[in-house]
Amino acid sequence: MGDAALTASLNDIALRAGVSVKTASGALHGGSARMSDATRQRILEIAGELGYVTNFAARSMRQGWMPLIGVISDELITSRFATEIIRGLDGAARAAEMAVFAVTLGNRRDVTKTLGEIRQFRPRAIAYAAMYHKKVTLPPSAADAIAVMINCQDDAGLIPSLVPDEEGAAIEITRHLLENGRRAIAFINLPGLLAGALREKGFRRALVDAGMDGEAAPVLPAVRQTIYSDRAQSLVSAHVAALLDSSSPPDAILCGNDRVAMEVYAALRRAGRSIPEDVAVASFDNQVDIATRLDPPLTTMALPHRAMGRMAANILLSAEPPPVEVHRLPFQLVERSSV
Amino acid sequence: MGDAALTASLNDIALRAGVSVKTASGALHGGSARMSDATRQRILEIAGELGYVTNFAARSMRQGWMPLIGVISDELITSRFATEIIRGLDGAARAAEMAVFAVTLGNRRDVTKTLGEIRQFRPRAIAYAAMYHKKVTLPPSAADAIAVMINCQDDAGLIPSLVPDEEGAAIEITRHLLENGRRAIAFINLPGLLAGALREKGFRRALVDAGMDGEAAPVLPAVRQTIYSDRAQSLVSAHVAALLDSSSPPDAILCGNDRVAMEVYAALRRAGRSIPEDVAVASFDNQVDIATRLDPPLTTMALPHRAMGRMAANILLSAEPPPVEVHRLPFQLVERSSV
DNA sequence: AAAAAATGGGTAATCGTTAACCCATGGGTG
DNA sequence: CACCCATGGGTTAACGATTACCCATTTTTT
Repeated sequence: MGDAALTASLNDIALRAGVSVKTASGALHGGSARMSDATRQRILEIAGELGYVTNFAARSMRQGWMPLIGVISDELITSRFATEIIRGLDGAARAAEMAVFAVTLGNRRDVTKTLGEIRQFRPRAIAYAAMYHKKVTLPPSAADAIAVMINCQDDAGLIPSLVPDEEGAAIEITRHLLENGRRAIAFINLPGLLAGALREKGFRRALVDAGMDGEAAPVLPAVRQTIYSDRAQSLVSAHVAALLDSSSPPDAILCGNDRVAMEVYAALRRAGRSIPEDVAVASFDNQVDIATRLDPPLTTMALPHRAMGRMAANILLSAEPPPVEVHRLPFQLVERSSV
Repeated sequence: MGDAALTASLNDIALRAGVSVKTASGALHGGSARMSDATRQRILEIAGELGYVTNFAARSMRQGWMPLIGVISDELITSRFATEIIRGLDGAARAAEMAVFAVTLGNRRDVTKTLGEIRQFRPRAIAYAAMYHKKVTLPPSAADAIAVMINCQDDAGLIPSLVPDEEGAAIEITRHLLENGRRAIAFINLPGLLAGALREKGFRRALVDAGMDGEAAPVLPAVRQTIYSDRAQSLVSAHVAALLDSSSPPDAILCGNDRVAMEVYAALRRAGRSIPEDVAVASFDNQVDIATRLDPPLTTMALPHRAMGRMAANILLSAEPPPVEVHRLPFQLVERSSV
């Protein structure tokens, strides 16, 4: 195994180099120690020979913290979304010589307990990340341990939050469809989610801004019951068929996410409609696996997960506690050929 | 922020409880300390009031290691595959009160450097995980620091490895197609990957075992160039069209992964064939997002990522260094309705 | 009743790193 | 010549948890 017992310490190096521990420390970690270049070189060489690896645990005893950013994730850390957030965090943290340490809330969803677990490692700061954009109610004790919320909003309003600008994204993509000459846009939305509600608002707002009747535009749920449950029954096929049969069939369908779009593609194809000639399709997510492999490739609004991660790291690493506010980060329009 | 400076230490608790540090330690961490129940209760209470959180760094100074399992991932740790591995690791590690600490090989792909970074945290053991099943050549220095390879094989043969049983999976799914009465099976495979080569072997072997001509069965590449490059040009449409036009059109198509299957679905639909009546479709991966949303839902072989993670954790946490061998873990057949 | 053992603690060293101080030497300055 | 200070180090005390060892009381055993 790794055999931690074999790793050399500064003391071993100092002994071998005939200097004090402090001098060895200074040479290797650039402390305030002054020494001749010859001494420094010798120490570096010996450290190399001995395979010296800094012991962060020992360092942290003086520093008070480990060079870690802790992240608590409310669902499995391993979801496609959470991972993009981690990527953003990791990139920014790495620049500050920090590592990201992610733990998932256990089955019991006990934030206080999970917070205790992660604090045993003495991270420099802790973030809370949600899998889907939502409001979160944290126990009171969490408010002063968690420095920033990612992809969710603290219900109590005590913690700075980073969330996607759902409404703005809906406005942008709707406008994009309008600019491409589409006039009858239907929206097959994700029901029961905060994101869905905000996007519907933006969708209608963009229509109104274009001088159209915002209330008349159809907004339909993609599934019965909550989404992301395996048992959720898809309504997409039925909706598409009904829309095409109606008196005013749509010339564009906006989808709640790329998987919904995938089903819309299948339904349109069954009905003999071609994309984008007969009906344009656009959605939210930019799930690359799906969006690029659909035929034609899908135009979609990419979620700012990575940007949220990056920004979170900057907030977490800044010396000053950040002002408590809600940052809404913009989506990015990824144009392919379904519009 | 978290304000590590404010967290109470055992000393604070001992002072408040009027006992020695050792007694406080014994009460909280169940050491060998004997004490009355009253004393223990009092200490626990005070620890609660003070919000005591164990300092793993301090503990690790004596123990020699932190309660961490390090994982080096050769691609982004955040890929769909890697995350399933982490899930498996995490579940098993949690049972042993360990945490999983995952770092991604940086852009420079420098294993030695990344190993140094992770060793600064003094993990109990380190695993190396690959995103796709492959052979990996590690620098010599890595061989005694890395205890197990996940989803890849050490080229030098010095480290125990856990890999998916590609050949066995291909045999199983091919047999499944044969048992369902299919006789003309085409395989649109992933070229240039170890997995692809092994699966082709299994595919042909299953045909031979069934008394058919293994060499005659068509095995075609899904893409030109390497797969998983954005620039890879898909050949799926063309292959399907050619197969259907040939003198002996297939009654089943086996796909290299679920995304290939997605394209096969589209091509079959364009050609007016129905699934599974005219042509059965099966694949490898079980990428749930895709497999369950296709119409009809896709029958596919699920990769044993989580099982590899679980088994890796058990190996990493076992006291004895494991024998150096290659474990081939079985896929799982997920029957849906495309066969 | 004396000896042995269990009970309920305390003391102090240790792990590896850092950092606040201290100490020589030697060259330049008043 | 006395003084100052830059150079190139060394000493030692933390940091928090663990643990080997020690010391009193009780309680049990012989």
